[in-house]
Amino acid sequence: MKTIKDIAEEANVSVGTVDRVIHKRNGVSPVTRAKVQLILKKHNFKRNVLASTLAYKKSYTIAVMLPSSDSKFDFWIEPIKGIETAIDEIRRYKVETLCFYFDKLNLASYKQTIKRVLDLNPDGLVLAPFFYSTSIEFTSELNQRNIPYVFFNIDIESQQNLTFIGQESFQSGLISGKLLNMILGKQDHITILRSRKNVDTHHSIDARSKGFVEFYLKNSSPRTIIELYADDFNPEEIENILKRELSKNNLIKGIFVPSSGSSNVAEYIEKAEMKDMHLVGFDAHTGNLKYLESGTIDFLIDQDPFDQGYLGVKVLFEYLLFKKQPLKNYSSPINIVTKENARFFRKPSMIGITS
Amino acid sequence: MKTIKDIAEEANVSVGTVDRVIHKRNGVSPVTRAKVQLILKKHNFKRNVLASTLAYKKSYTIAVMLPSSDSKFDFWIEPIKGIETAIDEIRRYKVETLCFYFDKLNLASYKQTIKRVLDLNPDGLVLAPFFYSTSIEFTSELNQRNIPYVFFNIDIESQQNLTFIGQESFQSGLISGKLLNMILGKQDHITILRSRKNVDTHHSIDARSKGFVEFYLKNSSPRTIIELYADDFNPEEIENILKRELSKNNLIKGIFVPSSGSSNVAEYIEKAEMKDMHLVGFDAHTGNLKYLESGTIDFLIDQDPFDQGYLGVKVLFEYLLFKKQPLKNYSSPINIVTKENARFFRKPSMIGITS
DNA sequence: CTGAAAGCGCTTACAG
DNA sequence: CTGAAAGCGCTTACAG
Repeated sequence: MKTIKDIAEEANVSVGTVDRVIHKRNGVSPVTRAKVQLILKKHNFKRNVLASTLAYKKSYTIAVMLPSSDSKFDFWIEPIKGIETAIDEIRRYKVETLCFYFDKLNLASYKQTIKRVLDLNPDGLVLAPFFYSTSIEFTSELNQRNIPYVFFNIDIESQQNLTFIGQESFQSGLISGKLLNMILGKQDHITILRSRKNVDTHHSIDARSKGFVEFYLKNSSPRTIIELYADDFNPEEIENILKRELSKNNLIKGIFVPSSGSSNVAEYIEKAEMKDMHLVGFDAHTGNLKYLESGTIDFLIDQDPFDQGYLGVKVLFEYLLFKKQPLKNYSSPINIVTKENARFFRKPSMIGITS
Repeated sequence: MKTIKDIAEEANVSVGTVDRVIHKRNGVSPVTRAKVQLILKKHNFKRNVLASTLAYKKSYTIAVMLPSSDSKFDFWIEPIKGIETAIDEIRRYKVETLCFYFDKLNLASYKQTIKRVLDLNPDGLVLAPFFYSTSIEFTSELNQRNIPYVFFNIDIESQQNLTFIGQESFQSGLISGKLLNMILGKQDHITILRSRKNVDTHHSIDARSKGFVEFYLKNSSPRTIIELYADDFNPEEIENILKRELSKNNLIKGIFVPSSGSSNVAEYIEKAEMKDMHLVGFDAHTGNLKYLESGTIDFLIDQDPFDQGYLGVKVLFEYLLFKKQPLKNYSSPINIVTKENARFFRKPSMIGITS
C-alpha cells in the first residue's frame, strides 16, 4: 500500500505538496496538482486514517441532546448506552462529546437545554427533537450558524438535518395490527389507548395508530376499533378509563398501546385479572419486558434504541472528521419481540476498536 | 489524557521502560516495574491505540473458511458481506485476512480447503464448521498448533473454540411453533419438512425441529405433526413427497421448513395453488423473501447472518491485536420477519472508521 | 507556489 | 536492567 512519501517521490514533489492535493487545499500550481492527482489515482491511494488522526491538530465538539432517563424501566436508557459506546470508540480522536439531558415532559427544561447547547456552540449536534415548534426555532438557529445536526428517534420533516435515524412509525403500527389480528377471535373488538400528554411531541404515536387501523382497512378484516385517550404513564387514569370502557363494551379483547407505556396498561389488566385480554405495545425496555414475560403483553415492537444512539454519534463523527456524507435516513428495524426471543435482542457490548 | 512520555517523566525512567511495563515484557527490575505500575494506575493510563498500531511491527494473518455462495438467492451471501465489511474496517492495521470457500455439499472440497488453510498457517481462523468428524480432526490440529479459532453460524460443542457466534436453534424452532400455531385453525395438522442431505452437517436443523415440537408439548396445544424428509433444494423431490403426503392427509394446513430452503417448498405451493397452506421457514435471503412478499411464506426466522460474519472477524481481530477476550458466545437475534418488516432488517452499510 | 523539519504517541532494535 | 534514537504515515507551521 502506497504512502504519501511514495507518491511524493514518484511525482518529484514534497510530501507537503501531496498532502495539499489530497485535501484539496490551495497553494498548489495547477500543473503540479494535476500531476500528483494522476499518480494518486493510478495507485488508488487511500490515506492512513491512523496516522492522519494522530497528526491532526483540529479538535471537534459534538453535543448530544436527549431526554433524561428517570428510572431503570425507561426507554431512554438504551440510546444513552449506545451513545456512550460510540463516545468510547471515538475517544482517541480529537473529539469531545457532551451529553445534555432535558425533562421530556417539561418545555422549559427543553428550552434551557437548548440555550446551554447554543452557548457551547458545538461543531455538530445529535438530538431527539421533542416539542415541535420550539425545535423548529432551534434548528433555524443551527442552520444560521452552520452547525450540522442529526435527528434520532423522533423526526421532523423538511428540516435541514443531516439525516434521521429511527423507525417508520406507520409501518410499525401496521405490523402491530397484523399481530393483534392473529391472536384475536373474529368477533373481538379492539381499543387503541393513546397517550394524551405531549401531543405536540408525539407525531409518531399518531402515525402508529394510523398504520394500525390501516391494516384492518387493507386486509378487509372488519373490526370495531375504539380510540381512547389517557396519559399512558398515569396508572390511575388508565384504570378509570379502561374500567369504564370495558364495562360498556365487553367485546373488547385487544388493546393496542402505540407508546412505550404499555406496562402501565398491563399492570391494570393483571390486577383486574382479565385473562383473555390481548395486548400489543412498543419498546422492549425492562418495564415492558416484565409483562411480556408474564404473558400479559403478547407482543412488543422494538426499534433497537441502542443502535439509534450509537449510529447518531457515529454518523456525525464520520461526517465531521472524514467528510463522509451519511444516507438520507437510517431506518431502524421493526423488531417483533415475544417472550421467547426477547433475551436475544440486547446486544453484547459492541465490538469496537477501543482498548 | 496522559501519554507514556508523561508517565516516564513522572517515574524518572525512559519511555522504553514504561512501554515494557505496559506490555508486561521482561527486562525491568521489580522495583522500577512497581513504581511505574503505580503511576500508570494512578492516572488510569490507556495507551493510544492509534499511535500504538502505527508503530507496531508484527503483522497478522487471519483466515476465514465458509461455504461459497453459488447464487444470488443464497444464504451465504450475507455473512460474506459482513466479513468484507469487517476486513475493510481493519485494513489499516497490520492484518491480512484471507477467505477460503468450499462447496458445502462436498466433503472433498471441505478437506481440500482445510489443507490450504493449514498450509497458510494463519494466526487465527474464523469458520463455519460443516462436516462434523472432519471438523473435529481439523480443530485438534488447530489446537496443537495453538491457532485460535472462532465458530460462526454452526457450532460444535466442547471444542476449544474462542467463541461461537450464532443463533440458539432450539429456541428459534420454538418460536416457529408459536407463530404457525397462531395462524392455523385448531384442527389443522402440520408437517415438518426436513432436509435429508448433509445429515451430519446440520445439527441445528434437528434442534430447530425439536424446539418446534416442544412448543406444542409445553403449551398443551395438541397437534398432529408429521415429519417428512426431503432434499430441500431438490424441487422435484419436494413436489413428489408433498403431493403424496397431502393427498393422504388433507388436514395438513401448515408446513415448517427448518432449513433455509423454504422457497423451494413455496414454489410448489404456488404452483399447486394451495391457497390455504401456511408456511414458516428460516433465513430472510432474497430467494425466500420473494415468497414472503407474495404471501406464500407467512414468517421467516432470521439470524442476521451479516452480523455473524462481521462479528467473527472483528472478535478474532481484537483478540489477536488487543488481547481482548471475547464472550463465551454471541447469540444472534431471533428475528421474526414478515412481508411488512422485511425491508427494515438489512443494514445500511455499517458505519466503521474507514476511509 | 514549494520544501524541510518538527511533531502526534507509540514500538523496536541497538548500545551500554 | 535501562536509555537514546529512529521510525510508523501523516499534518502543520515556518521559511523561502
